[in-house]
Amino acid sequence: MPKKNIKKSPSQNKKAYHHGNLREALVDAAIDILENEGLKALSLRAVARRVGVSQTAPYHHFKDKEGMLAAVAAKGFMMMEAAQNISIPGEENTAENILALGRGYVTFGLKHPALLQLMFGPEIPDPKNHPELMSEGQKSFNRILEGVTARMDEAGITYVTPSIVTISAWSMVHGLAILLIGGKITPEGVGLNNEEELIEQVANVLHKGLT
Amino acid sequence: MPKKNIKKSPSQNKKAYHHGNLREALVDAAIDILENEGLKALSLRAVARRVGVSQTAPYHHFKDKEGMLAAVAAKGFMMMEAAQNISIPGEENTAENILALGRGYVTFGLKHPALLQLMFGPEIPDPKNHPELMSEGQKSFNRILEGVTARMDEAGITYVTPSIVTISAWSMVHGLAILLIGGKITPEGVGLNNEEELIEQVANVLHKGLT
DNA sequence: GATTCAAACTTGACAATGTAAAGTTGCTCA
DNA sequence: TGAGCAACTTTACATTGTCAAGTTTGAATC
Repeated sequence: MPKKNIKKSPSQNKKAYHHGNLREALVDAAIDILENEGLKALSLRAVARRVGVSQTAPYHHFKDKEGMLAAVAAKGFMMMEAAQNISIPGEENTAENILALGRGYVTFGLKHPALLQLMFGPEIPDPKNHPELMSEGQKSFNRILEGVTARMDEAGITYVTPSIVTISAWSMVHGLAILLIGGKITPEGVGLNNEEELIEQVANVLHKGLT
Repeated sequence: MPKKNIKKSPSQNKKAYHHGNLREALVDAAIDILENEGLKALSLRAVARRVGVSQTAPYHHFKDKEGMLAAVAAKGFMMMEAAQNISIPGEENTAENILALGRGYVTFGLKHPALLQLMFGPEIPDPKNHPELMSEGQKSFNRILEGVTARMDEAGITYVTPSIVTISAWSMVHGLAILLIGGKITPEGVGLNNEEELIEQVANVLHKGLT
């Protein structure tokens, strides 16, 4: 066995798996493939290949392909949160806060279309089987709920509960993102020049409802 | 060739393919599989098997699997239109008309979750490649636009264009359907007993915005 | 330090899938 | 009648998800 003595120190070895970071590396590689080559190219084997492990290595970190997709979706929620935190620079205006959240949501969707679709799509038929994914989704809801509640208190709106308004708002921004991604609507189709203008106009409708 | 004389009249023969109905039969079978066994089970071969033709027969009617899925999605739009026509029995109240349209949309989504997800999901990465699908989506938009325009005229709303309101409304009902289907929100989660109640409450928010 | 043992990973295999290539069947019209 | 074209079949192959059976390795125990 001549190769035996080629010893790699684990610290030098870029791929120091075996304890620790393979799972994360797989998820990152999966997102990369998803965003650059599309859902069809996102196979377990392609992910393993990209990371440089055997085709069955992922099975030690995910139950099956769906398990991996769920992990990817969960990471998608985290990425969205991170993106939204950037877009709310400690504002105090509650109405503006909500609108910024909504804009951030749609903008994120346009920047990561395949990821957003995966997060809500049929590739993960029953999210209840994936606790991490569920809890990230819940966090997303709560983030919106917080802003909406503050705004409703401030504006003295009582004809509906904050939960209902939150659902309405989330529905709207999510729907808008998906319709744009899917090409069902376009800015040009309604006489606008770009997505930002469209987002702004729809945000106005939402805003009007919160006044 | 002994079988030769077993002559089947095309009209009697249930499977009188060879001119005519194979394409439609394939789409129907695909929807059946999609709704009863899920997206994962929806393979070209499974569809062909169910219809009783060879595995490559579908290629004479669809460019590839994506082509077939696009046809399924297009049919989904048609089914939705049919379902909505039922739910609007010649009403004259324009506001109620729109709400009925919205209710119909969400209800359809809950009845056909996998189909709705396919219609907007990443399995058809670029709908522009599928004219039939695009045109059905356009019809869907126009149907909402019609109702919204009438309502806005009636209510004298001018601070936004009907197109923007249509997009907002479509976004909202679509988002709501998808969030419900994906289990991201539940009626119980906001203290309601069933989907209908939730739909009604969200419809109220929408209605308020159109007053 | 040697031993042991579970966790992390690999090798090899198999059935199912999407799809290309080449052939066959059978309407339809000249 | 027969010629041609569209509808379908057969065969084949690379790729995929996943299972079963190893092998490696890092750390805990003696």
